[in-house]
Amino acid sequence: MAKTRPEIALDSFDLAILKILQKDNATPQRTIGEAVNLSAPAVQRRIKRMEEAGVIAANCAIVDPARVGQPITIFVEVEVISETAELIDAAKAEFSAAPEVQQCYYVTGEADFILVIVVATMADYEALTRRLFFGNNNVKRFRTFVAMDRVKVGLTVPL
Amino acid sequence: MAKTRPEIALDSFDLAILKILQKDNATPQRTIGEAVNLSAPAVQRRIKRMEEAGVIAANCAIVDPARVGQPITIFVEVEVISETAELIDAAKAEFSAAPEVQQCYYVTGEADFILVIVVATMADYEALTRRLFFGNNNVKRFRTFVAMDRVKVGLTVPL
DNA sequence: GCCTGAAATGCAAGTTTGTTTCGTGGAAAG
DNA sequence: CTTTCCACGAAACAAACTTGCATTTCAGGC
Repeated sequence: MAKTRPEIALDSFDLAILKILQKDNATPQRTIGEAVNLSAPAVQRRIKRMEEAGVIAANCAIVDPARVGQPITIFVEVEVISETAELIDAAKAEFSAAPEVQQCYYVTGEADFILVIVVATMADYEALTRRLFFGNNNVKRFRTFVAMDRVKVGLTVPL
Repeated sequence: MAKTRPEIALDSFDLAILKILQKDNATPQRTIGEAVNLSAPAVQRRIKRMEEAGVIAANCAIVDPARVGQPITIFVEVEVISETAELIDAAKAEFSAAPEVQQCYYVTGEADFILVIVVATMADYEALTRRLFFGNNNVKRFRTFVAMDRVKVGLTVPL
């Protein structure tokens, strides 16, 4: 499943570089170099190393959902009936496959899954619940939270 | 606060470009051009336009938290006592200010806020709860969900 | 204390990519 | 039918990335 990635040690240079790339990965290497006191090639080699090691999982553009006609963000807590490994894996696969599901976590606590969903209209969400939850025999119950304000959104890791 | 951004219309070219950039914004413009049947300069102009319009909110590297010593992801549902505008804004500001708080949403439903938190250890989380929740008079109660598996994580918007 | 080797660095050259310029063509308005 | 306005593509240009190489640094062994 997940690729076997070598464990690598990160020094303070790497962390400083990551910190910059997390905010803006279009920053020229030369600029990064000046900020961390390293030459551009050194920065480039470190970035490549971290990408290969999986420290940098992806480089992507963050799209504002509201600007592309998907203004509704919804959280869902899902509780399942049976927690056998097969059924859990099946649920993971099904939730992951839905493009509207932006994030899916398998969690401990009063729920089993937490989903973050992005849709254009509540009707779309309703249709999705039929497909994902009512159409799934293993879903015991789910609770919906509609986001009124995306106060802080990102995948930034504290460094 | 948020900049006044012009509303812009997106055609199928723009959407196709966004779809690619959401997966990998290091894709050369020439390559994108071939994929969508447009020249590199045309792609470049469209990207710039979407960045200025806020459709593309950011370009950033996604860091794997586990690889940088922050293996624990936690969801928290926070319920507040008083929902006056001032107190809500104060809570938003306080939650946003914490670097461990990756995401913060103000929601309807049985909770008022949902937070996504990334920490290195449970002790760190415990310390954070003292600071953010027990140290805040307006927090009535909070519920914690610890992620066992980050099944699907991203900010990809369905297009 | 000195030597050695692995690893990382900086510089400079070469290559790819991003950016600007400019002339053209097509669609909407007059 | 003509004009205007955009957006486009081709090519020239500038900037950034990438590679090769000699040098430095540092840890471990002699």
